[in-house]
Amino acid sequence: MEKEMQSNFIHNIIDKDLEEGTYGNKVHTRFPPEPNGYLHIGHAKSICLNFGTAKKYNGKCNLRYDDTNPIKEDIEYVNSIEEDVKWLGFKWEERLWASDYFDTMYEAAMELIKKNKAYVCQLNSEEIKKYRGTLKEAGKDSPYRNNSVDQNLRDFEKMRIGEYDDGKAVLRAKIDMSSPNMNMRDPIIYRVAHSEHHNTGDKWCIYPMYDFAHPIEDAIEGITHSVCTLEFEDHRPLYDWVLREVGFWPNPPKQIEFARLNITNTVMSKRLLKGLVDDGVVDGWSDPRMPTIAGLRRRGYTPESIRTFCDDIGVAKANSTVDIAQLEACVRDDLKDKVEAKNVVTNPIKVIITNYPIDQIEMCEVENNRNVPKLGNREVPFGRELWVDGDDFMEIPAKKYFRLFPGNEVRLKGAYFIKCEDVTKYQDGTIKELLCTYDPETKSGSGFNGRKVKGTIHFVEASTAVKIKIREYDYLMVKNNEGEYILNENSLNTIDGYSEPSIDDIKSNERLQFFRKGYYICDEKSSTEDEKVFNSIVGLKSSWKK
RNA sequence: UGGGGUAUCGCCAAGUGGUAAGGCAUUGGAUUCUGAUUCCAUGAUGCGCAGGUUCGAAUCCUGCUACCCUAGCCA
Repeated sequence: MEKEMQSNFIHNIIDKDLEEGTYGNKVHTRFPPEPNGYLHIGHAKSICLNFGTAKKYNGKCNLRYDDTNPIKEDIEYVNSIEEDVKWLGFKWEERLWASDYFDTMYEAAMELIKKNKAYVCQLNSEEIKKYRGTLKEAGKDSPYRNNSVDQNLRDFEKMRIGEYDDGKAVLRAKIDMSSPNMNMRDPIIYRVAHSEHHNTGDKWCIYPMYDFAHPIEDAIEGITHSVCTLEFEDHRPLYDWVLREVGFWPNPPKQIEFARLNITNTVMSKRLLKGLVDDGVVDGWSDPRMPTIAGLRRRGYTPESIRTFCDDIGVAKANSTVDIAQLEACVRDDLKDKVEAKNVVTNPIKVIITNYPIDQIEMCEVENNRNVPKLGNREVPFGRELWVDGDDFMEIPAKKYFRLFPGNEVRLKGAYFIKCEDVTKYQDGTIKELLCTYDPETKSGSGFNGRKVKGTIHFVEASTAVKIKIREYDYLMVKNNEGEYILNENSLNTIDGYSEPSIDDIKSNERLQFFRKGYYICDEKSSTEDEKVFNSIVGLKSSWKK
């Protein structure tokens, strides 16, 4: 069955906690997305980590929406999030909303005020910024910092009942304005936002900030190990401060940070991805060019391949950028022995078998994958007119090129030897068709061994071929010389291709079909539900070029 | 260094004082009716740099260097 998750430094921490009995024998993690966009491959890493870790230790993992900012969130995303997590193969212990804890958070805030550990500050945002100081200079105390507890209680109540407009007052933790850690310079823990919340409606017009809410959410749910990304390292002292002051101490959840995923030539910023969607550059979040889980799914990635990828790349604290080839290797590896091959040609070149009867079609048996007998054979039609792949013909052959070229004979996979006798061209000099002859003696399976041929290429019979609209999949965005991400024009090119007729899904489906050399083509339905992702044998060849 | 992190093969990454795992990529070779698949082989006297401790250091100490994060009423 599935092999156990590779262990990482987080597991070492958990092992130690288990040994020392910090949380008894309990391991409880959580995956806390903010519902403000679709999940992408970077989230997949977090999902695999959190759910995988829980599974490894027979613990639990919650799916929790971090919906503390009604202005930025949209409930329309929750369905996609749940679908993606399920599709990846994980089950959550509970599906929860941070907003369900608003009461508790409010009480916690009141408690801080009463302990004189929080105060209402009416500086405006610019003033607050100014008072905060800089990285190298200490900040200075807000004039509201020493207001009495009673005054703060009254002001906070005024915030709560809506007497302040947005931005006119905030609740701040009273910590240390001269702390070298900016997060500890009296961080804002509650702000006013007269905005309806999808869950709590208009009950609140004050909402907790992440730094205040998150530790409380974790503590309420009994999370033991709260895994997040590196940029929150500086927030950990605040995370711990909240837990301590609010009374979730000792044995508070432990925040552990790891490096977020970067992949070469792949944009992982939600902001940029959302921009592409909003600007109509792509067909929504599930456009196959997107690095979203939905996009990968539609592109033909399997959940297994993504899980394997996440496990293979490991978890560490060093910033790194994984080569996209590593992801691709995972799909190929997963697909190769569970998927039927399909002949697909791109940049098609017409081949006429001049000595083959007009209007005759015969069926040829082709082995899907000799190393995977269970995939069996399939039948492909052969006739007088064929398409072969543009890469399989060179008018002037390169060195060591042993595919088709004038005067050369090759085997058509599953069919006959053919020899290129002539090349006809259009007026503009481009190739019209290759005039070839076939040798009836050489049919596959006939046992012919009169002579050998160095190359074998694949083909698609022209009269039964299905023209498929595929877009060459390249990476949607690449970095230019200035290090900025720009749209890669190639990614938007539509190229023509022909395929075996049996790909009904492709034929009947107008959805985008993606094909990248070296991979496979598929569509969402066939790849994910029927598990019939099509390997394009074209793509499996490697280049003969240096 | 204001503070917090990270540095191990081209790219990820194990390693936690005992003499450098694994994956991807690469390059050879074998088999092959797809230059695919499969199989086999392939790489660090070396772990950012310089010193030190030790019988022994990627792992401990000292000092450097590079890169990342951090001054949202975002998460």
